[in-house]
Amino acid sequence: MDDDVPPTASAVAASGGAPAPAPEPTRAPAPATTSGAPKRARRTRQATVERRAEILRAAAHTFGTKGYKTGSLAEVAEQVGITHAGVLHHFGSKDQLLVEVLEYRDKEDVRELEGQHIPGGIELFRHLVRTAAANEDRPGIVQSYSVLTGESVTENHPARAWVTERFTVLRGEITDAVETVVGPGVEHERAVEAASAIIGVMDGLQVQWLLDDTVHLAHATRFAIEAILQAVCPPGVTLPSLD
Amino acid sequence: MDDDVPPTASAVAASGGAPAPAPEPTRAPAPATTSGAPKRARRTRQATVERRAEILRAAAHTFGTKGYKTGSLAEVAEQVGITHAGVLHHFGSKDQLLVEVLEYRDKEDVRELEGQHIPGGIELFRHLVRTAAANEDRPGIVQSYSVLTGESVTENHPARAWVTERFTVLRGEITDAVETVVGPGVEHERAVEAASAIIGVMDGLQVQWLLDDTVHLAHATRFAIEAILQAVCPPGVTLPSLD
DNA sequence: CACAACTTACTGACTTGTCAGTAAGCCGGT
DNA sequence: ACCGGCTTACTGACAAGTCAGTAAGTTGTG
Repeated sequence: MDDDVPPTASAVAASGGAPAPAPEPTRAPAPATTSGAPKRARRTRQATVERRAEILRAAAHTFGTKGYKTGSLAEVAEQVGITHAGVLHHFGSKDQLLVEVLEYRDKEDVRELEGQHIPGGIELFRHLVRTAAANEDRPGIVQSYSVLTGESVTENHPARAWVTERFTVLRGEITDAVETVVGPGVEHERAVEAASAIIGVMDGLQVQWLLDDTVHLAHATRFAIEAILQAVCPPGVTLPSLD
Repeated sequence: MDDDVPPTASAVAASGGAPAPAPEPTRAPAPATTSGAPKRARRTRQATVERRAEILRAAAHTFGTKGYKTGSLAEVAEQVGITHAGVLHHFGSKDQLLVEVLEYRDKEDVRELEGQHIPGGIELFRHLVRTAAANEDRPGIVQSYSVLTGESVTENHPARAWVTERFTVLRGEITDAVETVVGPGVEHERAVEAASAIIGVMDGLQVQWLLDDTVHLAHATRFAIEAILQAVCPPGVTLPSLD
């Protein structure tokens, strides 16, 4: 009722986000019949994958607003007009559902960015700032990301591995971009610190903004990224603008 | 079993944290008998306030590791050797228990800082860096802070108001310190942005560090704070060192 | 004694997950 | 073109557990 079902939540990924369902040619992507079992592997039907995607979007919404632990299968099911047992039919368990929600989002993120090559160097930082600006119009996505991230540090949380991996990848990409932008004068260790700080400040500002919208998400993010890049910049080098 | 029961969780407050129970003179702080009811207010007995404090520490531990929603009253009760109904006898409801946990921590924070005046100006930033360093030795506290903060952005969370207020106060204090340090050359708006960014980066780095200890919490925090302060510094002014 | 600090016992709401049964659709053979 | 055999997509009922909260009774202590 409030905000749309989010297609993505990553700190980097996605700008505008057309929620178009992506029609795909016809039928199913012809799954590789896993060698060994000679049974006809006629699994995935078109209607099924669409139904599952519906459920995944509903689950993303519920887990995003209520959190994983608090969001119930019944609530997810209701959104797509089935019972909680129907959801379990498709995903087996609640944990598995969460894992597939996360994977689904990753795939969506990739789809949105395809064509437009993954930005590197200064373009990455511009992308980050644009993302922060875009996020000011979709609190639902930001909330979902913040809630899941916060929850993931509890004991044995099913999203923990996913979040950890995501941070690792992100730090790697941003570290590369830092080294590209400021040249070979930086110690690797400092570039990693800068990358961690940039991710940290983005996430931390999101939480503050969610709780109190006097915080200027986009402005503060831009300011902080610029400050951090400036700090790793050797005296001679001048940074390109982030616009 | 794993880590000690945390006395505090704020991003600013507390350095070492002696878990000493603080004996206090004798009896109770003589509660202001709210004018009107002439009942003898012999409520608080010494043993009782200590028992409650025990429960509050246990609850802080449970909510910190499992989160508020997932942590149960039974688990809290078990830690102090009573049943969950015994806990409810003291606090009335789970929500109320959480609120009192939060208040208890605030009081503890204040107690620890009393005598040593609340730092302002450059001393505040030194305090923040020292806190980050100290936090590397107490993941329990950091986790508890991160979990509760993340959870608080969900719908109708009982800690939401508290977390929001805390951020507001913190931003105010840090903004003042920024203005003190870099002089009158800064626009107020920029100082607020810097304050938000500093809080954000501290919180964000904590989460990354909890999930992956290759992140250097103290170093990265120090680096980021320095970078942000440098960025709001007018060309002429030179910052004092953060050591 | 009176009251605080419990315990025991229980309720009702909600959880995830299992299971059997049903309706609908596809699929190959004739 | 229809039929038997099969899979998928559910529903509804239920199991088994956890949870917060309540009510009534017990114990110990100032």
